[in-house]
Amino acid sequence: MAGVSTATVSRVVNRPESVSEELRTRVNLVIEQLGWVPNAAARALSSNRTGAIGAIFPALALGDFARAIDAMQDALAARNHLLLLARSQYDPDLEFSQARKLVERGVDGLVLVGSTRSAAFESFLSRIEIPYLNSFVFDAESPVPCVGPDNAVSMSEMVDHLVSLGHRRFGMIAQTTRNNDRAAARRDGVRNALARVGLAIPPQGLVEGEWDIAEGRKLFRRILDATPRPTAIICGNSMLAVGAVLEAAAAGVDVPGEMSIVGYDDIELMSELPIPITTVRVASDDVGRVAADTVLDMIEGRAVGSQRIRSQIVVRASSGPVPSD
Amino acid sequence: MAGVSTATVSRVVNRPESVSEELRTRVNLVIEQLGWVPNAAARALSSNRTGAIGAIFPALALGDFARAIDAMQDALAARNHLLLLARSQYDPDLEFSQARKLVERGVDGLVLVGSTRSAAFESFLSRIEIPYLNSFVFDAESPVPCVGPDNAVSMSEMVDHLVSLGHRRFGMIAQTTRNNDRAAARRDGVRNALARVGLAIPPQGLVEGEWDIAEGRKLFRRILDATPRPTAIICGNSMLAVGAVLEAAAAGVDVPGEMSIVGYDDIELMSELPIPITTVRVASDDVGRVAADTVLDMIEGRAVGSQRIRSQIVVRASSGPVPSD
DNA sequence: TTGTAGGCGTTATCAC
DNA sequence: GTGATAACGCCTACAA
Repeated sequence: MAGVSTATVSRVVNRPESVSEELRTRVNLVIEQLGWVPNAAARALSSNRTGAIGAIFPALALGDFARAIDAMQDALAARNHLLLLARSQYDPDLEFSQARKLVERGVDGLVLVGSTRSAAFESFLSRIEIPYLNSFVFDAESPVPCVGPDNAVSMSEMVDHLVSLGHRRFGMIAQTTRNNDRAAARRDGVRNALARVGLAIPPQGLVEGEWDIAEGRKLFRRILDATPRPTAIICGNSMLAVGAVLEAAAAGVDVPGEMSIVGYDDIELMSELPIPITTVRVASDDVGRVAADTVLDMIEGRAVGSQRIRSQIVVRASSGPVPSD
Repeated sequence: MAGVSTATVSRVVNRPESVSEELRTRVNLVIEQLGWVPNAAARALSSNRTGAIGAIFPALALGDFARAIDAMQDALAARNHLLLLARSQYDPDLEFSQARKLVERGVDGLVLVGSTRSAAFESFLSRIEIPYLNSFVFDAESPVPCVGPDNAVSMSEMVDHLVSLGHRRFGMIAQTTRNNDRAAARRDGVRNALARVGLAIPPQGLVEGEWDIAEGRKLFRRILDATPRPTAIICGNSMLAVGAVLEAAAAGVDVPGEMSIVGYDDIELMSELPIPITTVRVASDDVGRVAADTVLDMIEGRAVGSQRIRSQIVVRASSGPVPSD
C-alpha cells in the first residue's frame, strides 16, 4: 500500500534512521491508516527475542513483592520490555513448572526470588541459556547475580537495636523457613546477632507461621505462655507483627512497656496502628528496578554483579527500653 | 532423532490420541531426553493463537484485585492459558496503551476492569476482533459481557442496614470517582438508597480520596467537623475505612456508640482490628474465576452473558444502633 | 497412522 | 537507501 517492500517497513519500524525521511513518513502514514501493529510472534520467531521478561514471585500481593513488581514493570517498560508474572505460592515444584512455562513462552530473561532451588531446577536453568538472577537475597559470592537486601544483616541490626535497649530475653515469630531462604536468613541473622552477645532464643520462644494477622495473634499467644516471658519479640514479616501487636493489646500486654514487638517489611499499616511498629524497611522498589535493569543488561551481554539493596531499621513506638522488672 | 517427521511430533504433543501408542512413547522419550520445549512464538504464528489472556487492572496489590488475579491465573492455567498482567494505575490513557501492548503481544482475549472508556479505546476494541469483557461491574443490558458485583446494589444494601439501625445522618468517604465507574456506582448506590427513604448526604458530608489509611484518617477528620455530625459514615474501600476507624479511636470517638463506620471490600485486617469493621464482601475470587472462564468461552465461540457475582454485607462491631442523642 | 509441503509475519542477508 | 528472499519453528491440509 505504501509501495515499498516489507523489508523497508521493518526498517521504518525498527531503525527509522536507516531509511529516507520521505519513505519514513509515507510508510508511517499507511501504518497509521491501516491500524497495523507488528505481530509479536512473528517478530519473536524471526529475531529470537520476545522482549518479555519473566518473573516468578511467591505471591503477588505481599507488601515487598508488590512494590518490587510495580517498580520492575516500570523499569522494563522504560526499556521496551514486558513483564510476565507468575506465582509460585512458596512451592518449589510450582516455581519450576512456572519457569518452564515462561521459558516456553520465550522470555528473554528470568527474575527469580531467593537462591535455593532443586538440582533439577538448577540444571534446567543452566541448560536454557537465558539470563536469570536471584532477587530479594544478597550474596556477594554467588555465581548468579543477586539483587536484594542482606536479610541476615538487616535482622542483626534489629537485634542490635533491641539489645541496646537492654533486652536480653528474646522471642521470635519467624516466617516459615521451609522453602524460604530469605526467612531462614532472617532467623539466622537474629540467632547470630544474639550469639555474638552471648544470648539465644529458647526453643519455646521460637515459633513459625505464614503471613497473616490471625497467625501472628495465635503465635504471639503461644510465646506469651513461655517462661520466662521474653521482653522482646521479633516478627518475620509485617502481618505477623501486626497480629502480635493487636493480640498484645487484646491481652492487655503493654507495648512497649512490658514488651517490645518489631517486624520486618514496612507497609503503611505498620505506622498507622495505635502503636506504630518498629520494623525493617527494605527498598523493595529498588529491588524491582535494579533487578529489571540487571537482567536487561545481562541480555545485552553486559557484565553485571550482585547488588545489595539498602535496608534500614525504622524505629517506632512498639520498641522501647527493657522493663525494669 | 525419533525417526519421525515433525508433523508427527506435533501430533504427539497436541493430539496424542491421534498417534499410535508406540510412536507416542518413542517420541515422548526423545522429547524428554532432549529437554525440548515447543516454541510458543512459532506455535502462535502458525496457529494464530497464543494461549495467553491479557488483563489490565488499576492496581495489582489491592485486596479485591489481588484475589481476583490469583483466581484468574489458576482458572486460566487449568485450561492451559497464561495470564499477562498489566497495570493502569486508574489512568485511562495508560489503560489504553497497555491494551495495545497486550494486543500486539497477541493475547487471545482481554479482561478489563469497569465499563466506561474513551471512544478511541472503544473503537480500538471493536476493531481488533478479539474477545474481551468488563470485570468488577455488572450491567445486564451491556452488549459486552460483564462479570462482577452490582456495586450500586451492594452499597444500597449497606445503607439499608444502617437505616434499619436508625441512622438518618450520613457521611461518605468515597473512593475517587474520577476514572472509576465502580466507585461512582457505589457512591450513587448510597445516594439512591438514601433518597428512597427521603434522606441525603449533605455536601460537606461527602468527601473523596484514594485508598490509603492516611487518607482515610484525614478525610474522617474533615467529616467530623461537619455540623450536624453524621452518625454513620460509609467508606468507599477497605483502607479508607481502616483509616476512619483508627482516626475515630485516636479522636476519642466511640465506634459504634457515637458513630457507625462501614467499609467496602473485606480484607483480613477489617476483622482483626480492635473494632472489627462492617463491610461489603465481594466474592472477588469468583470474579477472577468466572472472568477467566467467560473469556475462554468467548474465544471458543460459545455464547456467554453477563454474570453477576455475589456480594454480601458482613456485619461487625463497627456498626450499631444510632445514638439516642 | 504417518509423511510432505506450504504458510504464518517478521527479520536479516544479500544484492542492487 | 531499497528490494528480493531465505530463514525462524511450528501447524495443518493433503497425500500416501
